[in-house]
Amino acid sequence: MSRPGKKRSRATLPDKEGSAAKFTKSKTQEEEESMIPAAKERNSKPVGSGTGKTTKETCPSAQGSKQAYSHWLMKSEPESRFEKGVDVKFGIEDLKAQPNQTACWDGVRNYQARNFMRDMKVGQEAFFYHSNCKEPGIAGIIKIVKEAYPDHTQFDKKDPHYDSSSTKENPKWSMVDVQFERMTKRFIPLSELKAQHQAHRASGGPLKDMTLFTRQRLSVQPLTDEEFEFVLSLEEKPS
DNA sequence: GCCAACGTTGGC
DNA sequence: GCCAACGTTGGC
Repeated sequence: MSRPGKKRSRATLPDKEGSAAKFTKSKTQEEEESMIPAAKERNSKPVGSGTGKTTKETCPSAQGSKQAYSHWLMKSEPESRFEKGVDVKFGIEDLKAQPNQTACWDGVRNYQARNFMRDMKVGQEAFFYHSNCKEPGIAGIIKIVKEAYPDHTQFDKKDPHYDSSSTKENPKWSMVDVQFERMTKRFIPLSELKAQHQAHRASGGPLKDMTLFTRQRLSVQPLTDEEFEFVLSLEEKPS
């Protein structure tokens, strides 16, 4: 999925136009596209710690303010893989090597994942998850340093994620900028998260509804505060 | 490399 | 609007 940007010649540095977070949205189309009916089954505990909040859930269709999440998990591939001739490898070490240890998270081409990126706020933290590799799992923590703005790779014909259906006037895809914060104290493998998830399904523990398992293919996903804290607590355990 | 899960597309 | 075919994700 995403190929967080490496190459940006200019986009790299945090931008220039302030927070361009939302381009004009013409109401009619735009966020909508979540087309995934189930978007809300995780009813239980959201909470946003941060701010906002409000709105309880369920607003029928239109937009609805959903619950505010404040923690995320973002997947990226740490091993080389070529897509249309371009290596999409981008592990946490690649992020650390960027100027200012910051990169734009480009290449996301799934509406639900995109919409979650549009909900991200500066300062929020996310787990950097290594996918499609020898040892999948959580490698570190990153933070959002720039809110959603148009993903330039959608307009680049040579980019593996070029989208001929998108226009500059009404860009379809967004990205955020993220900065390396730290490695987790130890690598937290998927196998361990899965074992916890399974145990919690039986016991009602904090990972019982973790999106990593309930929507396995989603590359950008929210975590409740409780999920985030629990995963962090695993750092302290001897593996 | 296999293949299950699941999102997207397009015919009707 | 339904749904089968198809394509992609990503663990194993």
